[in-house]
Amino acid sequence: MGVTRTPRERWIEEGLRALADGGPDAVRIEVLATRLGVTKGGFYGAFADRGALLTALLETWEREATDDVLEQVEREGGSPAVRARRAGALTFSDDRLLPIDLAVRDWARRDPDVAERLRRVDNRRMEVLREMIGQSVTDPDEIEARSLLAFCAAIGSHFLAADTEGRARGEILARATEFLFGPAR
Amino acid sequence: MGVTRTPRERWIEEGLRALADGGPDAVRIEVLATRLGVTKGGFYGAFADRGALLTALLETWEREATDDVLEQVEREGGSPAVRARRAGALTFSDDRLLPIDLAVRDWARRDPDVAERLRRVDNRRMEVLREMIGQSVTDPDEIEARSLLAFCAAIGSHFLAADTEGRARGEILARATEFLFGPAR
DNA sequence: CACCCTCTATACGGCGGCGTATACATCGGC
DNA sequence: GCCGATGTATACGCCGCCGTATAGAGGGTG
Repeated sequence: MGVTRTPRERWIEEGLRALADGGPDAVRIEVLATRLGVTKGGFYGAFADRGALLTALLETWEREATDDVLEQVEREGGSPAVRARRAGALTFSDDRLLPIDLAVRDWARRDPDVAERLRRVDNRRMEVLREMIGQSVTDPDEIEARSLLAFCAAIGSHFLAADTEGRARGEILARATEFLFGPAR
Repeated sequence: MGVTRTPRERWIEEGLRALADGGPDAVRIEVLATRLGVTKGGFYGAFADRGALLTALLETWEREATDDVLEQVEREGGSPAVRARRAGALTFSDDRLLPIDLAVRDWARRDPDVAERLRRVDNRRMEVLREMIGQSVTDPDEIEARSLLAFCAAIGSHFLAADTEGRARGEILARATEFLFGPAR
């Protein structure tokens, strides 16, 4: 049988790139084909239609953002704090996953299916945060509040354009992290 | 001279609606025209092209989100805390402004001009927050950290899909607000 | 080497959107 | 009541994109 010259994975890979820096509307089959150096001829052998690609993109992202990350984190072990920080680093410092994450978040505001998928992903992440903060805080409401704040900061800071007087955004966020993860006041 | 039956403002109004719930890609001249019960015939009398409309949308949003809000807040007066809370309420509880705000944030990730405009808006908002938090906190770094966290929470919570175990998102956020705006520990 | 199976290029019809041209309606001013 | 300006409807050419049809190229397999 012939060789798969442009298999599903390559369409997905290029699709995720397009999604990351243009949103779902930028995932155009003919554009991806051009970038892959092919025509769209073979696309419809690998996917039923554009919608199927979009679904595959979401599935791939969901797996990479949860299973893959958490598996790696568990493998390396450590205290809840270490694990949470590592999970955060893998998810939000990766310039592959982060832009996709942000694009999906905006997408989710308009598409219930995407929202549902994001909900699953976010719930798993919140669980990691709760576990970490639960180490130094006992009041469940307080755990919940700090976890939510931490998560909002991780996401929100990428949607903010404000300058931080003089200092770098990172420094301020580090200070904020201390504030959130420190012992209960 | 004839009457302006569909003046600039009506295109902008409908455009903002489209922007709010579909992003900039959803701002289609012919779609707006249909919603306004007209054809696109007259559009090009009010705007040079689609780009001009998008710019006008941003200008309108910027004004409403800053000047209009801050003016109203100043007029009603009160302590920095009261003013900040009112500004927040006007901006983020308004189901007209909020969705536009979120759409602009995603847009800004891809368009430098939009990013620059958002930066102006966010800086003005951060200033209000700093002023408020500066009432109970003196360390400038601490002020900055709490302000940034508060802003991230205001924005980020709308991009999060996580459930909050049992309790409502609002309760947790209220608790978080207390945590952020309370006296220095 | 011939066969076949898979992926690919090319061409096509259809749709929706942009921007322009042109003719028509409608209202204010005279 | 006529005139002219302004907004409108309609029609057009163009482009980008989707999804399909069809023929061909190119490696495995016998």
